Amino acid sequence: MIDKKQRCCDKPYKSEKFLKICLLTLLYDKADHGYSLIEELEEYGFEKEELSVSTLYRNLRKMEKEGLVKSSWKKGEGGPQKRVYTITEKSKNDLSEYINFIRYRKSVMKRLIDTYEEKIFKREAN
Amino acid sequence: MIDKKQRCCDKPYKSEKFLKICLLTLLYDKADHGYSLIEELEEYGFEKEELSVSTLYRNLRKMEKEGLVKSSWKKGEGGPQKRVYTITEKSKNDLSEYINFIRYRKSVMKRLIDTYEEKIFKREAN
DNA sequence: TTATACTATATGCATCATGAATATAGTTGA
DNA sequence: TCAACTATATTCATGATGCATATAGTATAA
Repeated sequence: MIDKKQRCCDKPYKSEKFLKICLLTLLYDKADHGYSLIEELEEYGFEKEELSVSTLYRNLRKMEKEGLVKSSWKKGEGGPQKRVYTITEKSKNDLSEYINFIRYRKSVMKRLIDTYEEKIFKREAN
Repeated sequence: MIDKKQRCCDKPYKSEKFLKICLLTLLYDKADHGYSLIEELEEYGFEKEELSVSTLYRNLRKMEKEGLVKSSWKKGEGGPQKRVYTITEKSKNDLSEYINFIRYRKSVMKRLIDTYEEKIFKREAN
């Protein structure tokens, strides 16, 4: 049984939690900065309309406060400075549990889809 | 391509949207009242710690305002009155699109899990 | 009969997260 | 010099949440 109270964000249904796990996965094998992460997040459904830049930057700062990531400034190559984030050893170890939580959430979605399809099937049988 | 701006709740990442789709699916083939829905929601990960009663009741009232469901009072059988909710024809028709949205969200979660597993594999290969 | 527990719904309040807008600032090209 | 792009952060209003509380009917045990 998966412990749904696993840390990262207390409330598993908050969009915030999914965003954090996406960010930790992206940062798992490389350091990166906010503006670049915005583009990479699109692959996980965070298009411009779904995620505002302010929310992303705020969540990154919060994740650092919580000890999930660390940051340092990097001189801009033809542009302003970048705050580059690195995953901490702790999150790197905890990430497998966070991913288990995503597996659980995915299975719940499957259950909902299956229930819907059964109901449609029964309706059409009449 | 699935229209992610499909109605029910504007912000697809809000937990609220998933709750609403669960409720519409539960109400698809039967009328039901709030207190009973609380138990049925547990199957979709909404345990007591994940969903407060106030949030559920408030969301149901809001869904009625939005025309997703209708309600009527039913005399209590050994207890107080129950507000019984019924799905509207409109939501019944729209539900297949809402479920498509859940399919999309599920596929995004699969993508995240796959990415994580690839990264773990590469790490272990070194 | 009084108190407690359970069912059932609703609301006030403080808190928290969000988006939009704005501020700041460095660089590049017209 | 002005606009456009990169990059981060903050203010402000709004909106959703949980907790606590209110209300109310029924059942049951002390």
